Amino acid sequence: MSATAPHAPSKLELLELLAAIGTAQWRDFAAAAGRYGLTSTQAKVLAQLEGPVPMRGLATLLACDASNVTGIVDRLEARGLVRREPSAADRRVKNVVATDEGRETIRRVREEMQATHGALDILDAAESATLYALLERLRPTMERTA
Amino acid sequence: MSATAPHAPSKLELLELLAAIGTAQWRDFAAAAGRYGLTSTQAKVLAQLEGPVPMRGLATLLACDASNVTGIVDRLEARGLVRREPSAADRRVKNVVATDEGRETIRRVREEMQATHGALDILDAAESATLYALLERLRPTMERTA
DNA sequence: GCAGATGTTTGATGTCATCAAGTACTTGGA
DNA sequence: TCCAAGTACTTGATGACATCAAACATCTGC
Repeated sequence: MSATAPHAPSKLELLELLAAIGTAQWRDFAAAAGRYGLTSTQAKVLAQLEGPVPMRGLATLLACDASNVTGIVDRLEARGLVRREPSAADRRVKNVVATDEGRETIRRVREEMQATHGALDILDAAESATLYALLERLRPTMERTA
Repeated sequence: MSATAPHAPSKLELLELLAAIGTAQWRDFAAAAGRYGLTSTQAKVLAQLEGPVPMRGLATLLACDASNVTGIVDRLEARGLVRREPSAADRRVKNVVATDEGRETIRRVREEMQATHGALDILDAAESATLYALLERLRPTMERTA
């Protein structure tokens, strides 16, 4: 192997590296959320709320049982980070909306993921673009099959 | 933007893509573990056991309280996937070792992460090597800062 | 307009996570 | 030597997360 040729990784090596990166990023996220008194699950929910999302939609996004979402949203609502709004179109549905405080909180959590920010700063523009393009290609299969 | 030039991603876009991939991989892992009646935490512990690891070491690897590990290992041990062995060097320490059945189980779990395997199959050897090299560079900062 | 499907909540139960306290052992000096 | 301080593990209390089953309101299609 020459000094400049990249290491040719086995699939298993690549899988483990991907897992390690994923784990580290999750820890970074959980730690940042913790500084605002949020569990990682609560922060994850907050991160989904660009717009109004029905309870059922949250359960699908989180890949968990709908009854689970009730308690999580209860706790977020009790802290004023989230609001339940009845849907105009379907009276069974309750849409969950982030409050201003909720939006601000999740913005800060993302901002404070220093391990992740620091790591991404290592790459130059071309490398970032390459990484982005490669991950973009993995994404559809990862998300569809799972 | 030309048709062949890769999209130049903002840091936030890259961060979100990385999070999406990480989430999908975790779901894939949890689903595979579930098929063997394991929670994702139990599977994660099993995945750490290449050799003997003291309880305390597991707590460090999982970034959780040591008292938490007691219960997780209790349940794995009750199912015969893991064994506690007293350390010869330090009688306070109990080393956790995967049994043959435990090793076989985690091997199958990894094998059955079809979303991840399927996604990685999309890349050719050169692309895999590029991705590996890029992630390798991110890794130290991600893990050290977190 | 009724039967079946869907959205949400409640209640029971099990796992994961923390902290505080207790026991057993090791270690570094006085 | 022997004791104080530290470390490894467990137990018990408590809260968050996860599932399932069941109840209830509402929607949909026939």
